[in-house]
Amino acid sequence: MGLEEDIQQKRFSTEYEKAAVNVLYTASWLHNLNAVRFKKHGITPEQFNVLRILRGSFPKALMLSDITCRMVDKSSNATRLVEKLRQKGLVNRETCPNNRRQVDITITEKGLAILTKIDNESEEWLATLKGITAAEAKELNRILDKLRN
Amino acid sequence: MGLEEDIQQKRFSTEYEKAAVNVLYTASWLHNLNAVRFKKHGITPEQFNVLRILRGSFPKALMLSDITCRMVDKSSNATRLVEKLRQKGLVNRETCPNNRRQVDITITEKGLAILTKIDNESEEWLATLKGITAAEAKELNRILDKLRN
DNA sequence: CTACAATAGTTGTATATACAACTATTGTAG
DNA sequence: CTACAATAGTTGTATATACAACTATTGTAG
Repeated sequence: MGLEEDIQQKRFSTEYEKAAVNVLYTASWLHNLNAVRFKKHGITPEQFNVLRILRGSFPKALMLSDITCRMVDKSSNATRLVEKLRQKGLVNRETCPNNRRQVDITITEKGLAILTKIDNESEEWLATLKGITAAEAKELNRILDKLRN
Repeated sequence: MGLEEDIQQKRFSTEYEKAAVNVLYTASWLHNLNAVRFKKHGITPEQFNVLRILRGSFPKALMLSDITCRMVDKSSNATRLVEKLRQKGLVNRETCPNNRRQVDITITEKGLAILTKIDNESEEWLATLKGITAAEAKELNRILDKLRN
């Protein structure tokens, strides 16, 4: 079913306007899929994003601003997301001794274990994306990158 | 600049995973553009979406559930969005006399006037989307529609 | 007719985004 | 050295999403 049926809008003034709405609508669809996927592990898509970033630098710590600039959503509030993760024991946070303005964040073993579990379950999720071919996925990436420039 | 540089992630396990992140990232970028575009008119992107839906049926009223099922984000809370718009005088809402469970919502003249103003400013916004060709926009729409099925 | 299912919307709570004002610490021009 | 700019992060508030429990009204099986 195409976008027009999904949101019951017949006409878009241009293909560009339709593309913008389509990207937003598809992102909402993906976000919901992710929310379900991560829920059994007690984390949100945004918290998953932070954990994945921290795994990328593990065992090196990142400061909060490093996390923010790597996030999918730049204006999300890393302070509060990290605090949620800390309460669950998935990250450590401590003031950097060399520069007490900074806060060093590292992922814990428990955090890494959750990511490993999610990796092992990702086949099913990837299957839902395979309505398109690998070539189409590549073309999608190319067009989206070009759009933002 | 491609996705990898924007979020400083070097490798994705598949083109599919990268495409998923790319759609989410591009949607966040578009949402921010829209927020700026609508801000001078005192509405949010979500409120704009509701107004556009109501213009689509104008002068016929819609009930809340009609609005919800046409929205880009299906789980957003139409009750509260409509209440915000009513406080600004952009929509009317009254209990349906035939079925007092329903609430009939219509866009006001003031609401229509805001949409007209936004339409008149949309050239500039469309220009930011024209990094891709019309053919690429069409291909993007085709791939996104296919992805969701 | 009555009990109950279905429909339509509301409200409460946890989470997250958007933005601005704020504190604390560090760097540096003079 | 001192004043102030720059850096790093925190906190408050308005908005919106996600989900469940709730009220009110209407439809219908028996």
